Amino acid sequence: MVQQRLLDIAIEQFGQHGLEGVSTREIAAAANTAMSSITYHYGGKEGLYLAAAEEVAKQMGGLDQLADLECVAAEGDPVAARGAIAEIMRAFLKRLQHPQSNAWALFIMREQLNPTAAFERIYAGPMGQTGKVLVELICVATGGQDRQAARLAAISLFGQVLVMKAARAMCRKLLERERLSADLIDDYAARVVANIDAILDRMIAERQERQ
Amino acid sequence: MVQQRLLDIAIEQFGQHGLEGVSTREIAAAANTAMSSITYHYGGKEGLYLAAAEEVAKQMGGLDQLADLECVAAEGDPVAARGAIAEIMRAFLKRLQHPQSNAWALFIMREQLNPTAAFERIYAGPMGQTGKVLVELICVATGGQDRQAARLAAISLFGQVLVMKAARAMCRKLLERERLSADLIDDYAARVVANIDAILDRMIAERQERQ
DNA sequence: GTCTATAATTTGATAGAC
DNA sequence: GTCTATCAAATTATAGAC
Repeated sequence: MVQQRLLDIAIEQFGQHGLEGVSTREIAAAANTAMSSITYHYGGKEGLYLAAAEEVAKQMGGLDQLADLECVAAEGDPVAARGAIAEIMRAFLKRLQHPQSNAWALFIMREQLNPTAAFERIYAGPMGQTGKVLVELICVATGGQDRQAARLAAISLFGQVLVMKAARAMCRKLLERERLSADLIDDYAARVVANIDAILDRMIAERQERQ
Repeated sequence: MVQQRLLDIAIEQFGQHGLEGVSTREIAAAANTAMSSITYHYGGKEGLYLAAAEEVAKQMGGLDQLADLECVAAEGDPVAARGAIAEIMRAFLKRLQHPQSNAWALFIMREQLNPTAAFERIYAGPMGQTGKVLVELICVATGGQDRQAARLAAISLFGQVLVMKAARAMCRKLLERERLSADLIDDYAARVVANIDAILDRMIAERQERQ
């Protein structure tokens, strides 16, 4: 299918070089079709970019277990919620390791730094959903936390995973590794999970102090 | 000075749109000079880009207290080291808030995701230095940690600060704020500092368990 | 050193054959 | 639906006046 080929290449190319960094000719050539196909199927360069954003949101596909995790949050069991949080983070970290993720990670990062209409379409998908579930889970795990405090905590957790992608080049340098091996990522995941445990404990202690 | 004006605008423009997203004409026009000045002073577009990278490294300027913090690491006082870590993180978070930071944050992020020769020049500066000092401080604060473990921890700490810039659009959405006010950032800084405390305590406990 | 003028390419869009 | 041909605009680089 020409349309799908165009989309896949668009995500890769737009992610790597941004909207203005790639020519429609290059994308079309890489997809083995004529440039005018883009005009025909997507109305033009901009249309292809927005379509690529929606495809990214779809490909991210949320953490597959998202539905399950929402159930855990609803149940209100602190221990289960804590496990679910760790699971989300682990899954996210793993997903960021997948080579395919490079394409849309770059795409998303670009939109984060300089949002266009495309960001709305991405956030509307699993990305936004997962964030909200994470906040719920933190509330449950810490026993009825103030909503805004839970959000701030969620961000601090998310950052620990994000950094492996967003500051990848720096991580490689600091760890003195040419490539970030699966073993190394496992070690890091263990660190993050331990951190989460420590942070949640601290939040519970903070809450008890305030009473 | 035409050269300095060109550099400032280059950082801003290249950061926002990437190497291929800006024309030398635009940069020259914004700097109130002719496009050919770029060829004359920097040999071409690429030369200007590399020069901009070096200027970014210079402007980041490291955390001003870097020298002091190295002393703390050398002294080997765990409590002082812990305070120094918190101070670095606070300073970094504050720096990321400064509007001027937008220009080079975008520039760096772009290089992280897709490193070119420019990244080497940036990392060689205060960025790499600060990372190494942070690792040292963690070793001291936790009492002679295994080096690689300290590096992983340093990354997890750094991520908590980075996220406010790298996933800024998402943070705004999740926190339901149009703009991230100074108060909100202060709240977040408090969260991060508390997290650091909890994480370092946990690392010390882990170490004692292993013995 | 800074400018103008111009050359050589490249780009996004469109018209029209099939 | 997919292609070729072509356009008008924009881009980098360079030559040369001052």
